[in-house]
Amino acid sequence: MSPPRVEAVFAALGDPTRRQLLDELSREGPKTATELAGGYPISRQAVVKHLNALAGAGVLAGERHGRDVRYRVVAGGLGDAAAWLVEVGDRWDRRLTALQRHLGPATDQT
Amino acid sequence: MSPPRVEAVFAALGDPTRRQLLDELSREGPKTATELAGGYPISRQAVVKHLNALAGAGVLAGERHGRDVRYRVVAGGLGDAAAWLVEVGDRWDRRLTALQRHLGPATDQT
DNA sequence: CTCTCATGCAACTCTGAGGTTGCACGTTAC
DNA sequence: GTAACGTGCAACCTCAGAGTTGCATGAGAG
Repeated sequence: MSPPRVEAVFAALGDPTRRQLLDELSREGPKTATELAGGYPISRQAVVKHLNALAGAGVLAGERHGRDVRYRVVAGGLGDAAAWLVEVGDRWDRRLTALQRHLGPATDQT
Repeated sequence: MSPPRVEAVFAALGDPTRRQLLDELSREGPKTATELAGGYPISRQAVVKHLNALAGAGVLAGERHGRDVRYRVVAGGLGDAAAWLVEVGDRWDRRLTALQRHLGPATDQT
């Protein structure tokens, strides 16, 4: 389950506008596509596409309230992606540590 | 420094091939573009472009060894991006927690 | 009932990133 | 020396996706 989810999340986060949208929603709470669109130099439709992309990745969710749809951040939606980043980073750090230990304490590689 | 760096990192990580390359280098250690290219269904030049993209984001670095260039993971290169993910996630969690506390313990909204 | 406003759907344009091929250059090996 | 191999540069092709516009639909407000 996780692997494909990570794929989608990174693909979604690859676009600057989508990261801004996610950031805005995370700090100001749920908003509608029309409200969000006001803050960007692009059309509402473009914003909707981005929101759908984020929703498809499981990072956002939209709930209908009568005539408008309110988008909110999904708790834990970024977890897998964050875990992947940390894992890759740590894996490399372990390699470095192991290498340094192997070479002995006299190494001062940058 | 961090903000633009995060931009570049996410842009770089947006591509599946680049994540695979990064993953492979993190787990198997430094390799040359030609070596890496062998494991992918694309040309060496394409791989080089991806490596340059990752290097530009500060996630990889290439060092020349005579006639070939060996690419390695840069320690801490993913740090800012990971921090951003965690921050956005936490920020939202805090909002949720605050909201729940504000509404009192008797809330059972779906 | 009617008007308004936000959403949903679809067709369309166009830029850019991923990919390729071809060749020149420098380094290693023989 | 020369041959072989890896890299670097540049021109080129192609297509996904970011963006647009226009219109139909449905829910609220008067």
